[in-house]
Amino acid sequence: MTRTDTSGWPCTIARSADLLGDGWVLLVMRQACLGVRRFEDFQRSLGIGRKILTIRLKRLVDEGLLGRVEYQHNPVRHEYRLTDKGRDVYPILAAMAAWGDRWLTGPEGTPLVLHHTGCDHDMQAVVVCSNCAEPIHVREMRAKAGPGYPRPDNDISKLDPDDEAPPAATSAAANPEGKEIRR
Amino acid sequence: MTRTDTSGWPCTIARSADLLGDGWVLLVMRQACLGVRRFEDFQRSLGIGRKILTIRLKRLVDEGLLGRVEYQHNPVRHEYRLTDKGRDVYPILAAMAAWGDRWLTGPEGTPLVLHHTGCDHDMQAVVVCSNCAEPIHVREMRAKAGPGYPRPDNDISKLDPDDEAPPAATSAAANPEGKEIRR
DNA sequence: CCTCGACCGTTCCCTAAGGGAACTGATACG
DNA sequence: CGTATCAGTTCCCTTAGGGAACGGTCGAGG
Repeated sequence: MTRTDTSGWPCTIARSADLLGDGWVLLVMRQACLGVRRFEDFQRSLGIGRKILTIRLKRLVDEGLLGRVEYQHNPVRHEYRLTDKGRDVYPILAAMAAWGDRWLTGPEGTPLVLHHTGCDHDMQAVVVCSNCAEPIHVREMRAKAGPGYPRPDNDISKLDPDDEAPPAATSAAANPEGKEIRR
Repeated sequence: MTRTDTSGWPCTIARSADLLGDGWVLLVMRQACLGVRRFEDFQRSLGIGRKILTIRLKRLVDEGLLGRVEYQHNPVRHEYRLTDKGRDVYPILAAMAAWGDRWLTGPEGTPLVLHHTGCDHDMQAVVVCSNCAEPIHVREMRAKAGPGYPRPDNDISKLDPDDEAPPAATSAAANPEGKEIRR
């Protein structure tokens, strides 16, 4: 079946989603961020099937999110350590955790609280604009073709995702020119 | 096979991952954020199988990320609109896009540039601490049990995910007390 | 020497999910 | 009437996921 490969699409989200759009990958990365390194520990702490874990770890190593380093000879054994690339997915996980706290948590409160040792406070992750440092919101964002976009002059700014829009709103949204461009 | 249900684990990331750890869900949400609302448009723009799309949309409606609103009688037709909960996943997508730009992009540059209409600048998403507003980094984060955690006194602060650590480092990491707690 | 346990996978079997494409149904248009 | 639009369904086949058992290498213990 080979789950459709979106990694080649001219969209960074599609490319990231190709790798991070997998529950086990997310969980494995979370464990790695918590300090887990060994096969057995990943397996036990997640309850993931050993076969699946093997495949996921291999993938993550191939993609460069984890490094496979020998920590013992006789017998040779390896452990999986975060690379810079892998460490950098933490903010995504933190953003997901924050979203989960807001929308998936019952009255009992969040099961996990994140603590930032930098400022020594409990915190939530907030996604902000690199320019003005304000939290970002869909309605204030547009996407436009960047330097790496196949057809340079293809503007694909977004439509209004407002749900107050009148019925029978504009359709054909994402693909104005019908050019079969998969984004 | 019913992909292991992680939504009940006492971890917000696991819960979020249960929903967002799916490539198509991510892509569908991205399209929704771009303004796509109709079945046909999701299908064509993503090249997703109609069956899969049906299932994903239903899931997203059930979970409350999308609303299914009638936009026409005769015949009755519905479109899918972002709810507040759904709109709030955009920061996660933006964080993924930023990560992809940093790590998945070749010399040709990013295919898509995000523009923030709030400050009228092209930007990248940055994930910061809600308290000190500094960008967050794995090594400065600890996780501790929150009010919603099953066994209140179970501290699960993380180990050192440093890759410079000595070989034969502490194992058993995530589950210090061997309590079979799946996080 | 033999056994046991730790550790890291691999193999086997079965079911369910994904992909492709055709088909249904209601309506509007010319 | 024939065609087009839109939103799903259904069918068939391949592949990925889950569960559990098996393999291989080594050190420690009796």
